[in-house]
Amino acid sequence: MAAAADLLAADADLPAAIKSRKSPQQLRAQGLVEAILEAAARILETDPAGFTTNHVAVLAGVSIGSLYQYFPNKDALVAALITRSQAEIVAAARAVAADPGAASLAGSITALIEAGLDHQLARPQLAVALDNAERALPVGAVVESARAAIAAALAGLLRHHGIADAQGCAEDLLVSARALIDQLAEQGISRDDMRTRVRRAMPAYLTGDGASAAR
Amino acid sequence: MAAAADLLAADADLPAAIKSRKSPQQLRAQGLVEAILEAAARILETDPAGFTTNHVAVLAGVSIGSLYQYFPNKDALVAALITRSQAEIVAAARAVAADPGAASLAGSITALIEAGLDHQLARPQLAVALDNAERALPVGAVVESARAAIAAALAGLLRHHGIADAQGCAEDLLVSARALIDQLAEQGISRDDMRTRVRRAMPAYLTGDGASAAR
Amino acid sequence: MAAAADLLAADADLPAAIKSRKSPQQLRAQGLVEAILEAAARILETDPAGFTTNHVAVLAGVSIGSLYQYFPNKDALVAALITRSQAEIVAAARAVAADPGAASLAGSITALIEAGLDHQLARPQLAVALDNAERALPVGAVVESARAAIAAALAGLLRHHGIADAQGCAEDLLVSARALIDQLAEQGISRDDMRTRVRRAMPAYLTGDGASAAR
Amino acid sequence: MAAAADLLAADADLPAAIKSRKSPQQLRAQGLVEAILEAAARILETDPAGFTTNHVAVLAGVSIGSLYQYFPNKDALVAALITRSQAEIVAAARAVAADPGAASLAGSITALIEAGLDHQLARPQLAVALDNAERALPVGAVVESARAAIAAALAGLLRHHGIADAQGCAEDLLVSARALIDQLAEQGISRDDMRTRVRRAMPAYLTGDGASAAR
DNA sequence: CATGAATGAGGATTCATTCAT
DNA sequence: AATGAATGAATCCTCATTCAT
Repeated sequence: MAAAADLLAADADLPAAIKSRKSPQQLRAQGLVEAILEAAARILETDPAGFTTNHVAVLAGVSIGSLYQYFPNKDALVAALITRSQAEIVAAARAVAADPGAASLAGSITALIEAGLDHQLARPQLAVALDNAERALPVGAVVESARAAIAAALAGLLRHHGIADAQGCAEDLLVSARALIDQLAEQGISRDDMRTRVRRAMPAYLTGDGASAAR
Repeated sequence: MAAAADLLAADADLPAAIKSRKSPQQLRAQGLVEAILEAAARILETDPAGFTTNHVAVLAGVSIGSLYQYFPNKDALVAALITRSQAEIVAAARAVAADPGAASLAGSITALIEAGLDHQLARPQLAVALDNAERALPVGAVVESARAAIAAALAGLLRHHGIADAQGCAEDLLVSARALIDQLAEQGISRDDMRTRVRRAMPAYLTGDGASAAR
Repeated sequence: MAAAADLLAADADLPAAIKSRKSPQQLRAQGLVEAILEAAARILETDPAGFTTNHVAVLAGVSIGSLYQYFPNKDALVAALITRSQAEIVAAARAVAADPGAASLAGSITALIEAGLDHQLARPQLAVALDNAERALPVGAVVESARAAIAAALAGLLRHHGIADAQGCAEDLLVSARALIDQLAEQGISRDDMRTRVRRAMPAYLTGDGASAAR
Repeated sequence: MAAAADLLAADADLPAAIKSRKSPQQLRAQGLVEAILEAAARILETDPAGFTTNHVAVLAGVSIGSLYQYFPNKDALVAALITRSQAEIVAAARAVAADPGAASLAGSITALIEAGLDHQLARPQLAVALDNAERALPVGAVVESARAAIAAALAGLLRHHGIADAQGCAEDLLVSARALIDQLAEQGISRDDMRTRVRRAMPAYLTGDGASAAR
């Protein structure tokens, strides 16, 4: 539901060198940017070695010149993709945390895990590719701000359920969950297995498995 | 203790296209190969973008021609590094599993985790870089055979301690532990934190935390 | 009179690996291709050892990138030159065969020989160089189709003059004439000597020397 | 019957830059040179693109260092091959010319043509390759002296049979015959066809076809 | 003399980026 | 704004040749 312009808002955190050139204001240009990013994503997940600016432009049905009108260089393309991806995750996390219908903490945690799996498995190859790229690009600020946003959402949840040190605990959980999801996804594990392992890795008092663990 | 030649033994599993050209037989040549690999490693961890065959050769104090005498192409260089890294991990795992002095399972598991941490933290940037490279290179056989070797060692351990389905359980543990170590290391977590989290992610009956978990 | 685009038509017979990349559609690009081919030709005839893509580009006053925009690789350059050369010969042969003013067969044959000499002597060194290249490149189809076209033209001529087995005879003549012209040119024989020898190799009833031969 | 040393005698005509380094005096060394040349020939005819000094050395079962002991550079290798080939042709021509059993001129001419065909067809691919190389190497003196030797032998024959201007006529014949043989061979013409065509290119009074021609 | 490891200049090709139209 | 032809620095890799052993 979020438009391209919105998703690119976090873009503000990027260093000038790879920040997208201008928020495309005309509708047509928005579609253009969208097309370029989608082409880039598609190539990244199908043929990373063929990820060239020209190739992206062709697949996007756009001239290479136009591509450079909106992205100052190749890295900016990937940075935008990362930004977009992070924005999606944040949005999903916030949606779960804000859900008033979730009575139990375990239920909310489960929903968060599902959201994480959803995102990772929606375009697994792309997720991996962007993950790699994150290390080579100066996108630390974007990634960090996304992480912080999710941690905040999660902390709010924990606090609401009376967990002590909600903030620290939230950060803690995030790391572990993310690690497992990323890695397991790369190994082609089934979604069910992934869910099982991720839940097992969470402290018992969170997932509501306490009972069975104590049995 | 293992000489270069030994570490490169797993090389046999590589596709011909990226297999190293000849096991250097003379001492001098061994030093040469060693120097090349070390230079490659160094560049990979300090300036991945500058990872050029010419650059590697210069840093190794070797002519570009010599480099190509031992490695048929750039990828073979990375593949050799991966092979070497995997061999080291396998060696470490076997050493732990073979240690007769380890009375308790928890102790052995702990030792294994420490070995994993040791390896990952010895050259964290390199570990990450090689991890990325693994996805792009046809080194599946090498990685798989290393994984199998470690799983076998671990399974032996579990069986020895009367755990049912030792093999399946071993494979299971490996995935989780590896995922966490890889990911956490990338995030600059402290070693102590890493250890804590990894242990927490293991089933209670393995780490000896069963009692506290059930408390 | 034939434009570059026309001469390159036979290009269609080339294997994809060495087919020129795109028929330049804009006038400017046509000049570019023309310049590249001419530079290639010039180098081939003056300093075959210096026949380098970079060298060609420089001599053509074109960037190396532009060269590769139109030719996928070095061989394609030579293949294009061969194609062009063959097209010229075919055109010349057809022109002679179609000439309504040629009353006698002997006259037409003479004209064909002259055309052959013209072509070979126009740029003798280039002709030789291309001849060599033909053997190393997969241009068989192009060369063969050119040969067939010339043979057909010649056969039409013979048939028109009531010669039996015109087709077979045409193919026959072509072989010897071509052999002599190619080889003699390489040996720096004078044009007059070449003409004499080529004519001598033709059956008397064709060249109109019947009388003298029978004398 | 001619030993390697003899065949290489004409080598004296070569420019210093590509003259073979020393007439190998020891028997062992002679075999070495022989092996190298044969290896070079073999590669030239089977895989011209793979004609590298290292490849030649390997195929010859000789170290690259040894190769350079006898040949100052790559070109010298080819030059030696050309020299050898020319020497063989000269020897064959002389043998025919000196044959006391040949009563008729036509018979001798026929024998010479056969000798030419023999040589060209013995190793056709090699002949072509050397032919190409001749143009790029400073072997003019060698080739010329071989040509002169053959012409002299042929002139002697003609003179002996009372032909006027034997020398001029000999040179004349040689040009055409060689041209046809070289070129036709390249085109995969059958030996019989080649013979027919070559004979047709000779003046009738030489080949003894006079009668039929005048018929 | 023989060896073959080592050298490094040179060459083909790619691809991010610019800019005239 | 859009186009895409043009650019050329940068990269991988080969191979003729040398020289220490």
